[in-house]
Amino acid sequence: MLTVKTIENNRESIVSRLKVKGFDAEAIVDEIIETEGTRRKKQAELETLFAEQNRVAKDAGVRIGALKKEGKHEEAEIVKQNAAEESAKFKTLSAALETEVAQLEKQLHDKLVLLPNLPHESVSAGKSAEHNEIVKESGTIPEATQLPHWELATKYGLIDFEAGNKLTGAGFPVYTGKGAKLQRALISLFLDHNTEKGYLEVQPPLLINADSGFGTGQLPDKEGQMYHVTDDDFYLIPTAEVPVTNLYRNVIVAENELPIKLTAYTPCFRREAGSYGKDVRGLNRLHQFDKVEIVQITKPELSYAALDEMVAHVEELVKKLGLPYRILRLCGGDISFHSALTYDFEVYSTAQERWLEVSSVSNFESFQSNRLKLRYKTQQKKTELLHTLNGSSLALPRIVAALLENNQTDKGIIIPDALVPYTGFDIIS
RNA sequence: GGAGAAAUGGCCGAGUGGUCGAAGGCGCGCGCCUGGAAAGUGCGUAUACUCCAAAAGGGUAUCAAGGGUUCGAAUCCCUUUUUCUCCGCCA
Repeated sequence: MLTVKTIENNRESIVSRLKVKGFDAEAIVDEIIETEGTRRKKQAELETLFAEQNRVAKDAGVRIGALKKEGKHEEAEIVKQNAAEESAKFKTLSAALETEVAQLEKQLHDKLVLLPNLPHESVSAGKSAEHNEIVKESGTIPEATQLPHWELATKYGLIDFEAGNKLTGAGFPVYTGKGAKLQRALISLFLDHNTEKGYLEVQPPLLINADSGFGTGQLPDKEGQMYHVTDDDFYLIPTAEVPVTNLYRNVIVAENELPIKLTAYTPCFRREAGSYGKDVRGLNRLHQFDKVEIVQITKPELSYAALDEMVAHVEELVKKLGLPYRILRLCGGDISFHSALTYDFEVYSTAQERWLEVSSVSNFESFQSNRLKLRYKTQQKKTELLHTLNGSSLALPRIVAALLENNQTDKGIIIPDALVPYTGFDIIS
């Protein structure tokens, strides 16, 4: 959510920059500025009213006190009655104004949440995924025409898709044997890699409340994409980003604690309504999957350096696994509502002959922290919004898909060296 | 789940109807003192919004949250939430 101040002070540039995201902000920005003007005026009126009321009460109080001391109880009673009448008048006026202000605030809020984050200047105006810029491509792509991972998973007894269908439904696979062990190994490898680089490991709840959903932007924007436990009004987390970032909701961080670097492994739950076809085959798109996430909270002026650092960090991890990968800078049409700049990592899936997204690293600037009320105190004792960033490091299913497909040999599936200490085996056969 | 107690600033803690955004202490910041430090000592030390060109200085709100009583609420009443203690249940 952009701050009202930002909108007021940068009307023109906001409208033009949001065009990069294909968003026509002109009307809504004007409405926000107008509503805010009215709100402020009404708020000032209301506060003046309160000030008068406070003064009346104070004066009356002083007089009542004095009169009572002198034993003039009847006179005190008269003062009391006068004050009561005045107070009643104020209350009628202020009640009306309060309703008005509350309505204006709601209107303002409803409009503010419609505005996407401003894209970084390096974000191009492309309309869809084809227009993303390939920043880097690395690794050798093996020969094609081998078994897809869903066949390999069945062949080696790694994943039981049918059992998942029975227990829950499509998109909830059951990992078995070396398949299950591989999951655990990947999670450990990823977490170790992250903690070695100074990320603090946390284990958050998997259900969150609506306030948390709002803080990171899943609510109200992506309401339908989360599983909702209606009896308790909880949501299953779609990513660890939500609980981990929300640790800092309503927090004023001490400057010396920055930057904050956190990592968490969690299962992720996504309804993915409307997905179908080859995109969802096997491990390509699941309702429940495992992911290790990294989150950083930094001072505004350092957030892009942090983004670069996170991209480099994720790249190391992909390299450790020996998978061919590429890094994309998302264009305006493909970047998310909340992000200012996003880099996607994709690994090549040999049998499917296509790239699979395995990580998305984003700088949200102050878009989340404004919702979260996540701030720090500057040297000048000003409180200022911080910047939040996060990235997958990494999401498991498509990594597994690529590992299985790319590393298959006549003898079996070769486990990358970096992973062997965690799996305890170097081949799946 | 049942019974009871509690919730005050960064922390501890005082405050049962008025001049209380809140004593006192700790911590922290800036001084003084000192050769340097400790001790001592002086001053300062919440957040949001808002008025003012800015600063200085005002205004409003906030003592878990929401509502109520009252001329006036940290203080009284109601609801909710959370925490603690005891009992029950339980991995």
